[in-house]
Amino acid sequence: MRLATWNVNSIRARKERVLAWMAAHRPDVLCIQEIKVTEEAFPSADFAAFGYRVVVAGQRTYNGVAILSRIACQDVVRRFDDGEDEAEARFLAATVGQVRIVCVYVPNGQAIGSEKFSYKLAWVRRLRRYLERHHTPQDLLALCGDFNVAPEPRDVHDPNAWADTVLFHPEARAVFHELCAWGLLDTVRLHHQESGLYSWWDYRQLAFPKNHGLRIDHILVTAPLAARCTTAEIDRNARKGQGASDHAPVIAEFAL
DNA sequence: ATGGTTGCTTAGCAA
Repeated sequence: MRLATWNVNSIRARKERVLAWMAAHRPDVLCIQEIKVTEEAFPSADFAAFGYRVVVAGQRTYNGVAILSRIACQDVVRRFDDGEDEAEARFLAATVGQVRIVCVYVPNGQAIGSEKFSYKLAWVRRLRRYLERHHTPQDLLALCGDFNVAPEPRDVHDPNAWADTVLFHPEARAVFHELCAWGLLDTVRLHHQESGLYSWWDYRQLAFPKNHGLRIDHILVTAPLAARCTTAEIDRNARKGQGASDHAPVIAEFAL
């Protein structure tokens, strides 16, 4: 099984690029984030014509996530159902074959000390509690998406400069590591140990050509799935050229 | 210290 995740930064702006990328890489499952459309406005027919089913947790203007899969998804869930606010479409879970796929767009947090940063930290804690309620670390489960957190210094081009920002603040890293401590492994780090592997580069200041990036998009898997993970890569080629998303896709393969 | 870019929506917000 080939599984990918990609923050596409608007599916309407990126549709042709996403379709071309899928044609080249043929993922069995592609989780996408920041689709910025409602379910009704998602261009599902274009992906159906391409051989993919689409399930959407949509929202107008902001946020929104979807799972595209070659075989039909089952048991689709769009909410934490934990009694807290669910106004923002950031969570989608579905079963594809033997694997439970969870697609997330973690809040960015905007600025340290802001309400949005508190919301981000709380949201990641809610995600961990969702996993605790519905799954065990023995499940075949993949948690994919834009986590808006670079886990370690080697995941940031200039860790000192980014330490006071929402993407690499100690508190953001701490909730991310608490999430992983439930029983998740970082697929890219199963296969690659070097620094300089990034999945996001700011549109500004020539960040991409200078490789001033951060690794904030992840495919996290439970131990039984990690044992079957044969490769995991970031496709930085997808970030190149005019009309690219500011994120690159992450792709992992599993012997399933 | 500020601004730099992109997308959505239509001047300003979010990232």
